[in-house]
Amino acid sequence: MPKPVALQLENFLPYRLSVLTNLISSAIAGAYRERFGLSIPEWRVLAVLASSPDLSAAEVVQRTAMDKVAVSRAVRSLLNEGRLERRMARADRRRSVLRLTTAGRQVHGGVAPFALAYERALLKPLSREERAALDRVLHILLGRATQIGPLRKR
Amino acid sequence: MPKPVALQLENFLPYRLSVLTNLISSAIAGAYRERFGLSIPEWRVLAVLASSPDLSAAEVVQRTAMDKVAVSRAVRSLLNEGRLERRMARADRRRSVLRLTTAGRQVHGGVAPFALAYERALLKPLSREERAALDRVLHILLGRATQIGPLRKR
DNA sequence: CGCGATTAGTTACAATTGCAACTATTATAC
DNA sequence: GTATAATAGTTGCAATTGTAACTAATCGCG
Repeated sequence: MPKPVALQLENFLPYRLSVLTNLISSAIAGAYRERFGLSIPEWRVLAVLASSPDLSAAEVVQRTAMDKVAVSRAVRSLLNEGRLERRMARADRRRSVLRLTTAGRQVHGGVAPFALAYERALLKPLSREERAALDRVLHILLGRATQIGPLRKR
Repeated sequence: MPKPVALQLENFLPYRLSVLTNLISSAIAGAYRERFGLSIPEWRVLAVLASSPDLSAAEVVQRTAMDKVAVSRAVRSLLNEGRLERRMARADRRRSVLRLTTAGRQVHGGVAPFALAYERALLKPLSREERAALDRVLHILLGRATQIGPLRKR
């Protein structure tokens, strides 16, 4: 007897992940925007550059898994707002060298505690073991999803 | 000595979830669109109505956590494509009663195996225990994120 | 060298989305 | 019973986003 294809949306992992992520992202995005006028892409660029200064836009793309257009736009507005400065690499004049300004570091310093507080609040009901499991599983799934890639034909 | 606010994007849960979800969603969305011309909202509406016929659009919204505009648009295109039929409730003529057509059930029957296969492929490297942990943790986080809601002021 | 291929980054445009305002209908309060 | 509020669903418009094409610079191999 062939197993009926029981697809229950509520149990379907991609769906559950999507709902959860949307909830979290919009909660956080609201806070960033309201308090600092930051979009999520801007916040991400700010965050990588805070811990790794002097990256090029392409390196930011690598580290954040963002689209390069998204990075380009985020960089432009951060520049406009004086939160970022850009120089061009001497050796390769295509390559930019991005660095937070003092204002940029201040914004990062202001946002980071909120980000971490949100994360802490989220993780609060989880035991130490559950957190470890989550960490491990996310790591595996990320690798796996990258590997599988766009669902192959047939 | 005050702990420095170490915010590493790579370890930040909301960020990791977002990257993972985007990877998964675009892989799946590509397959749905390519094979059946379905967008993700359309697929979701199809999926709930497959297991729970005769819902109103508002009930679909509740069950899927989708935006009501998204549902409205998905319903419209599914109607246009003849995959869905809509009647109005006798008692309350605002309320629609949605049901898959035969064509709709066929599409669902065609997509579901792919969806489940993707999920299986994704979960493959996880042990039974890890899957159980993931399930439990997602459930907790979902409740928690709902509860926390939009990051409250101050 | 020199010319095609690559890489960095931007721009233009189309598709998606999200919010707010709107219509239609039903429920509630007086 | 009428007016006010609430609910279902749609539509219009503006903002976001994604794709592809483009410019500029460097690389690589003859």
